[in-house]
Amino acid sequence: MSDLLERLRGRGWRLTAQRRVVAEVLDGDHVHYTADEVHAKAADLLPEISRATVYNTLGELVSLGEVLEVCTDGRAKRYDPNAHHAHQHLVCSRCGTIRDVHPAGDLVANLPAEERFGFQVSAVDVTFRGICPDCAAA
Amino acid sequence: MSDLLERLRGRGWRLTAQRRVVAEVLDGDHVHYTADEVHAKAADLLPEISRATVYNTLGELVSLGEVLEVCTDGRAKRYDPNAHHAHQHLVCSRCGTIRDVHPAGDLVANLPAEERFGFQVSAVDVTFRGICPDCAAA
DNA sequence: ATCCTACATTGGACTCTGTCTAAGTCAAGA
DNA sequence: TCTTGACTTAGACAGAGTCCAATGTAGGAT
Repeated sequence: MSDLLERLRGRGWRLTAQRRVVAEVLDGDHVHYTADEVHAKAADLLPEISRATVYNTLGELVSLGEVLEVCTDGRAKRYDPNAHHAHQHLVCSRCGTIRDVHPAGDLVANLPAEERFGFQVSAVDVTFRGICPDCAAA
Repeated sequence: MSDLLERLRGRGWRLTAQRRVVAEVLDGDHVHYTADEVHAKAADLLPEISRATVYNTLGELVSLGEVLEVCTDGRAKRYDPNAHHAHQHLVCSRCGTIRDVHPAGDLVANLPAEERFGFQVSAVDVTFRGICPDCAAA
């Protein structure tokens, strides 16, 4: 993630403390924070950061293809920094925990031509749902 | 859909004009209205119906497994009355049109055991994305 | 047929997410 | 170091959804 900032600077991004902090919060695997969670964690590092800036920065990272938006439950969107490795999501129906997963095969190919209604199909989002080990034990 | 009301009455549902109207609005194939769209259409048939009742009724239909909630874009949830026929969704990235589709094969089986993190996986939601014929032509 | 009462409905206030704007601030090139 | 346009800020606003107290009514009991 540290070279993310360099990459973005190469694309004309002005490098501010706020953007640095947001990028830092999003670093890691299986990270899927909501915008407000990102804001809370960013504010631990940079107390004056505003909600608007977090939303702006997340939106820019999404436009630039560095971060994915995921929406697994109809509530707040979550931001997934793992955009450069194609993956899908596995969600616990009870506690909402999200894991990145890698299904086998070509998922788009699962949709037969006669089920495409003339669409040019270019992507597929998959959400596997189940109960995580912690919730199953409880 | 007409026997839906009878089925629900058998489960102790009180049959009110409001619930009848909501069920009527949701009748049909490839129906994926937002709660506010359901409210608008219901209000054409029963002008006094309130938003709260529409939300309550939709929530009950979802709990009873008669209607599915689908969330394809992080905006308003949509309600899909086709809950008794397993299916997935194909969404136009430009105009948002949604079609019900039926992918081939067992989609849950695409997730290898070593990618399940100990979850008991029970369901999978798939959203195919692409450009619909109308948007491609325009 | 009417009465009762628990269940349903209503409108409005409220919460949560997210967007917008006008004014102030600052990164980085000159 | 100066300048300037891009960035940040606080707060107002908007959209989606929930909650609540007051009112209405479906349908079983009489």
